[in-house]
Amino acid sequence: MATIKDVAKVAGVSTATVSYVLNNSFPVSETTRQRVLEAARKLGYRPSIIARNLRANESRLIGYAWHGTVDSETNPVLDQFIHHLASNAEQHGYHILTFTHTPENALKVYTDLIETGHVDAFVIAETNVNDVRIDFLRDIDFPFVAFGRANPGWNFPYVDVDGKKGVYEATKHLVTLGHQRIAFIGWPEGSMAGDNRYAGYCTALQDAGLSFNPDLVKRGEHRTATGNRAAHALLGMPTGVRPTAIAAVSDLMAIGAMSAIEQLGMRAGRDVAVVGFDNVPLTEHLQPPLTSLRQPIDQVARKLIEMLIAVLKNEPLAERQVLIAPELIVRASSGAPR
Amino acid sequence: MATIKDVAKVAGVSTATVSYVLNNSFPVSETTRQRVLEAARKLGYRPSIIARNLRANESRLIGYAWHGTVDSETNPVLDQFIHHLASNAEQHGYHILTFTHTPENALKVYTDLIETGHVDAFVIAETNVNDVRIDFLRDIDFPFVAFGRANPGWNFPYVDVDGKKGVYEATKHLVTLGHQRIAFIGWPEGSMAGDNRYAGYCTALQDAGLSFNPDLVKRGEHRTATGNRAAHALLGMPTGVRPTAIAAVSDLMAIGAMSAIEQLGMRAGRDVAVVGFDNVPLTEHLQPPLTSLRQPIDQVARKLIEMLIAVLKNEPLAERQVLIAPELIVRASSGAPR
DNA sequence: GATATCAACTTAAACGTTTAAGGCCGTGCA
DNA sequence: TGCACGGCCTTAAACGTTTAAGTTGATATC
Repeated sequence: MATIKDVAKVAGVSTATVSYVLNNSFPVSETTRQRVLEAARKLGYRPSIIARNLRANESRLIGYAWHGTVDSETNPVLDQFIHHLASNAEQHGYHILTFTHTPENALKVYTDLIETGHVDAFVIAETNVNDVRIDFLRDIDFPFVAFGRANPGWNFPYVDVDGKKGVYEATKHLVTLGHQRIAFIGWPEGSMAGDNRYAGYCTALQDAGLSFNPDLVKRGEHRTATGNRAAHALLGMPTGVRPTAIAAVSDLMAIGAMSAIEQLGMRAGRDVAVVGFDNVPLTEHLQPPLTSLRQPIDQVARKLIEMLIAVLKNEPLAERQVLIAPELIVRASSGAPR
Repeated sequence: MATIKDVAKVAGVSTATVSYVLNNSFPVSETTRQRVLEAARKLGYRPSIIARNLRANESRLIGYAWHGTVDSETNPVLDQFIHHLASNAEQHGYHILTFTHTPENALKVYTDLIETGHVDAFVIAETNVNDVRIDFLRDIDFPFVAFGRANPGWNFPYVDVDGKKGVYEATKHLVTLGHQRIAFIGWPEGSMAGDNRYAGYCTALQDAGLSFNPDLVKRGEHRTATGNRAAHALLGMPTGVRPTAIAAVSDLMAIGAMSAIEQLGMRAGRDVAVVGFDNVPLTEHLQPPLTSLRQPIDQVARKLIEMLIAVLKNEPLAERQVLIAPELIVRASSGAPR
């Protein structure tokens, strides 16, 4: 690999001049400029990123932690997210450095990456209330942005998908179709996203003048089996009480509910309406296809990177806290008007 | 951030001694060793990765290109793959640097990353015959390993999942269940993985003494709609000719076929047996759950990283070309013996 | 007692950039 | 003629490590 010294020698100038020409950072006469350019071209010179980084004291790398454990049901939304993250970062001369950590050693891993100079910033996903990572990074004032919110009092840059609004729209959609008894299958209370989505359900019922029935709310962890059990419980209720529609906090749980409906000899979209959340890749190919809420992940990633670049340049942020509404995608599982 | 000079000053020694202590690379008396360690601890010293990299002329980063375009149906298998890749690489002191490129500028992007010293090696996925990336990296002798094969004559380190063996097992499974007319839904001829899987189908038929019927083979690009169309064509054949089982080259196409079966008023696993390939996350929650072939992605990633580390150390490779058999996971879609 | 040997440490160069500071030369002006 | 100024270029330091080579002083060897 040719270095800047080689180029300088061939062009008959100093390394400083070469650097000035290549970075347009200082006036150079046209004739020497051409000589330098020619020499660089001839030698196939490429500046060493590492040397440049050492000098500038930066890595131009953005850290992103892989979500959850490797073997669990993967999260297609986050998979798309990091993909978009990477392509947006590149447009600003940054790359994504992925890393893993356990819930226990999270802070140690973040600290290591910072102190050794591995990364210039982080993108945090799967945030939660009292998120230690956010607390920590805020505390030491290290650049980061988050996909998701945390404590309302914490003022940090984030972009989030408005789960409340999404489920509100989905529930309203069910109301419009004529449903009076709408159930909700959710996650245990206490999760940021889960509580938000649940709030959308409640508000929609209220706005529609429908009474809230706690028996129609079932909760459990984020698995298909949970959705299945919940739907069995709901549909086992006596006619006249039994819900005619189910809003699920996620596609995974909606799919479990759809299985239950099948198992009970009914059909989603005809006997019971079902809506999910996330619009995971296969939902449109289910039988029946699942009505869901698409998270505009591309927008989220783009906005986040824009914000992060501004943070890294110490520029003021036009928007520090962004909420983007998901898009309701109506398919057969929510059925026709009754 | 404290530097090695600060530590040296506090410990009252030279930077060289500090380095020797920290890297155990040169004998140092126990008393100075302790002084240095104490000073480093007190200052919270962490060596700068970038400075170290400049000195060693390496980046300790492994490049991995994001598959396909961002918005297409994502490939869950590759999403899992990169996740495992990251966690295995970390155990050897490397990180994954993700990047994107179009089919057109692939070589330019790879060249850039190499010449600027961004990465020390690559992991290539979605390989194919006459793969320009492999051809290029072989040519310039830059370290890499591949998930997937290419030209038989090319001697480069790879790990692949044995698609032929997998589909062979799946087809044999259908034969064992009593099926005589087994169809195959595949990709267009000419793709590495597709042709291999097809070969497994053919060999299994042969070994079972079943005659090969070209009418029972339908091909098209990797989409659910293709599987759907193919199944419609197959099941529209007259009874007595019509296949009783379908082996699909991928889950996506199998899912399309299952939809077709539903649309025709039949049921997969009862009227027609279906098997897929990949065991994508939701297959087990379909109605009926889909019989599929699980790719042991964790093993693939681990082996690949092991091989790559050996390549980077210029150590001879114990195994240069590894084939791993996928695991048949039998579910309801392939039905009971008839 | 001179010399060789060795352990333990230091010096200083090197990795490949960027950039502040300084030098040189020609021009314009008094 | 002398001086200030500006354009263009060079010098050299700096970023934070690692490590080959050199230095020192003590001990062993004859």
